[in-house]
Amino acid sequence: MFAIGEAARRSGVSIETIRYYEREGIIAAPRRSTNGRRVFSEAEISALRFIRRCRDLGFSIRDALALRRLASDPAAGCEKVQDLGQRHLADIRSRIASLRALDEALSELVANCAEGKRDCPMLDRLMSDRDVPAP
Amino acid sequence: MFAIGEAARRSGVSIETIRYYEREGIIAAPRRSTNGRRVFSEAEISALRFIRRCRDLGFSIRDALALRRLASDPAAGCEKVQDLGQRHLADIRSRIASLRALDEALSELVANCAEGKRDCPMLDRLMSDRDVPAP
DNA sequence: GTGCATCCTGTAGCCGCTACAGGAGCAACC
DNA sequence: GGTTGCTCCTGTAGCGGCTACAGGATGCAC
Repeated sequence: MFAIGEAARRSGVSIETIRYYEREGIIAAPRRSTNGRRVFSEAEISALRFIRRCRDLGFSIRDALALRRLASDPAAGCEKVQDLGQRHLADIRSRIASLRALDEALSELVANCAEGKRDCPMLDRLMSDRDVPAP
Repeated sequence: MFAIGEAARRSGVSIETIRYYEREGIIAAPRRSTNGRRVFSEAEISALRFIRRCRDLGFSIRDALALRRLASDPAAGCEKVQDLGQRHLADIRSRIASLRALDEALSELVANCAEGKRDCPMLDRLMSDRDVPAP
């Protein structure tokens, strides 16, 4: 059995975040020692690690909880996990696409900026009356 | 002179967001008509549009304000704008890189999941005692 | 006068933490 | 017995940038 600091070290979830998870009902409240301090079992530390791994993969807390439910359900098959993963993957890819579009737009603006220029093309674009039409 | 709804339409910033910007001091409070309604000038609408364009490019509000200051300072050269743009570009690229790493990791996990599999490789990985070492 | 659109203020919620303030308990060392 | 230093506790506020109401006033067209 482990104190919160040790649980944090072992799970990779910070102390403050563990308390936050408990407050929000994301993990079950661990039992307390006689002096009122939280005491964590191996299983509870594994649960924290599970959530951290989901978060590291970019899953929301809600998705992490769904995955945990699937993990603990012996009847659940791989498909639902795969489905959740694929949805998330699609989301990541759309975010990459948006960022790439941003990268492209911004690269062009920055490239046209040069030292000592009187008119800044980037500011001109930002201040223009009309939006630039989509390419 | 325009009511807030018209200002929203012309600037591309929603009514609620315009009020939020005013509350937060991001824009100056516009003058009011006799019945207490906000009245926006062309210049104020341009200011809103400027901020929206910055936001569309992914700049923070703080950066947007810095850019506005640079835009209104006749002594300021292009370099500072370029510098801000380049910093932001670096940030975007590092976010892309993180998302790509996520994409790669998640793709592999999802690919190994197949219908009807008894053990789910993704859940196995999430529940493992030890972290997967970096490649 | 009636309906609808538009406007107002104020407040709460989103997500997932993070950062305190202010205090208690416990072990080790002088 | 005192002091230092570490860990723990509760509770609350803040981050960014909105968004979404509730509950009410005003204005305009028919």
